[in-house]
Amino acid sequence: MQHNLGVRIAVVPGPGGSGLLCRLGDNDEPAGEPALAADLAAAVAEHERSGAVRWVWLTTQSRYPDLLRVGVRVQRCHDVGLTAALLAARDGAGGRVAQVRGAGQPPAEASLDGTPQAEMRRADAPAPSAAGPQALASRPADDATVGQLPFDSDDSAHRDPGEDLATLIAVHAEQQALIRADAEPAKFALLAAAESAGGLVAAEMTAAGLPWRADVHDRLLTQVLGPRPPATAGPALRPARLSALAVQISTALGAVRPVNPDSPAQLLRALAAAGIRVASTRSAVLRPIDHPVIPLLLEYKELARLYAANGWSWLDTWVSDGRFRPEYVVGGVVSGRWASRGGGALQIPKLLRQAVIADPGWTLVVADAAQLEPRVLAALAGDRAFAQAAGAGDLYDAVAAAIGGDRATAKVALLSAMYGGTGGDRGQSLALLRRRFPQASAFVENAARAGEEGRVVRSVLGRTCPPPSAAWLSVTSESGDPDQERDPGAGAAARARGRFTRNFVVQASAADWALVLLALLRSRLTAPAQLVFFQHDEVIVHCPAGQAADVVAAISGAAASATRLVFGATQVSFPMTTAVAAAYSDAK
DNA sequence: TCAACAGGCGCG
DNA sequence: AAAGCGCGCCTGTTGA
Repeated sequence: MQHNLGVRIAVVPGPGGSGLLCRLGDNDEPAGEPALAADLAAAVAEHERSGAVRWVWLTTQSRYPDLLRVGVRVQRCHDVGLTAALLAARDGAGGRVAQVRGAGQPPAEASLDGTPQAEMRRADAPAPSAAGPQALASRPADDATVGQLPFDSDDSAHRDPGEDLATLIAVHAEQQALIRADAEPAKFALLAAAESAGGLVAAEMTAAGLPWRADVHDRLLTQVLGPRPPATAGPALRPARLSALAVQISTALGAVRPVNPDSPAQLLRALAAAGIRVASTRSAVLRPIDHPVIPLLLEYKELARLYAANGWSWLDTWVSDGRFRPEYVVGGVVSGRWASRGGGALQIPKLLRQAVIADPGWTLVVADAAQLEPRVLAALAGDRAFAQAAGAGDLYDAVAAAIGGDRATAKVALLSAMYGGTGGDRGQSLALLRRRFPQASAFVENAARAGEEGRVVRSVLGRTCPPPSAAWLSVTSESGDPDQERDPGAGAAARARGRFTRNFVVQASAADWALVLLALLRSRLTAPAQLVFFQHDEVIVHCPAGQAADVVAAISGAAASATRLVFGATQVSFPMTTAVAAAYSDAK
């Protein structure tokens, strides 16, 4: 995280595993001639051994996996692609970043793919609808484009590493200038450094994989679904428990023909025929209904979901050699949260956490930030009373005491304030919250108003939310013609964007904090301890059992440092709930 | 036959 | 648990 520590070296791949390296000076210009390395991975490893280096490269996603494959890890990097996405979100599609790099393409990729002129022209062409700042931010590293810059491909013969390097260095220098031009340059620089470190963590976690016991998973599936159905040529057979439930459901509904519970339309008709009139077949809608078919349906839905989303075919596809290896998409969510590709890595059902088991002699250290989002709001808003409530112990208890209600009421009121809840009977507790915590309330209300008015908002470290879409502007705009009625959807659209920006300032700032924590933790872990999972506000480290105490200390230390780096001096505490256990499911 | 969409539900 | 924000990805349906 010390982004001003050590030397910076720009690096591009050349043919046959070679590479071109060039040290950068304090002015971001080349400090000397580029050096050709016949074995790039070996050169990188050598530099890592001899001191602190920050690698400046196109994207970690395209450069790092090859290094990891040959056992080379790096400490620090500046990821030009991820940084470009941060800048593009800040400056908009028409900003300088997009002009330099071409709208609709991951900027850095576009300018380094050998046709900078063409890409600059493309910036002037109308951007496709999916190519706005949101698309840039959510797709920081496009596969198709990254694919044009492999370490060693047929195409590499036609590339000119010297040109690539010059372009990389120029783009990096411009990024540094744009970071310095931010209203809060130190914070934005921290964000870029943390995002880049996140890229390293993501690649390392994919390489390491999450320990996953296929035998335990299979046993769980068999217990609740029955044995795995045999593969057939035709449509897949349902497992025994599911087909039994399907028959019982049809019977309980008095249907003459079998009802397929997987078809909401069919099910809706069959329910209506049995006298159950519902707006949808969602579990939450069905649950309160008193009818013999309802428990059957609820069980079917739960098991069918398990079978479809994380059944045996998931196991076949995503787990090998005792590891689940999803691909993480750093910055994949506009708020800065990660997304994932393949296997639904961030939606692992709680039931299956029993299959996440440390290797023999090893253990898992599972840590999550307790009540992260309200604590983030407390730190953001600078609200003394709220910060005091978030200073120690259970935040919801403290808020309940302050507004004179019970914990559950306090929790709902607080979540409503942060997320813009509309329904229900919460007016009174919300009013109390406003009275007791005026600055915290004003903070989220201001964010909501900004959104309703079509403005953008930023996280604590400066991640910027997407601007309103053309459709939103069209719906909410005043026509100018007094006879013309305002679009009836205008109010709803404005309020929806208000809820989005209200949530964004909190969720994105929480993501900032978590990302900094992750980066700090990574640098504090000593081999062979390895981060193997990160899910918004939760981390898992896989380490030898004897190392667990050190890892626990590293986590709490990283959390304290992250708080200081992101929020400065604050009364708000960010406690981690940490557990050491063989199985993920045993960490509570 | 395939892509896009809708409904639904898992996670934080 | 409630509520609302953010995602990925399954099956069924529809329409080209």
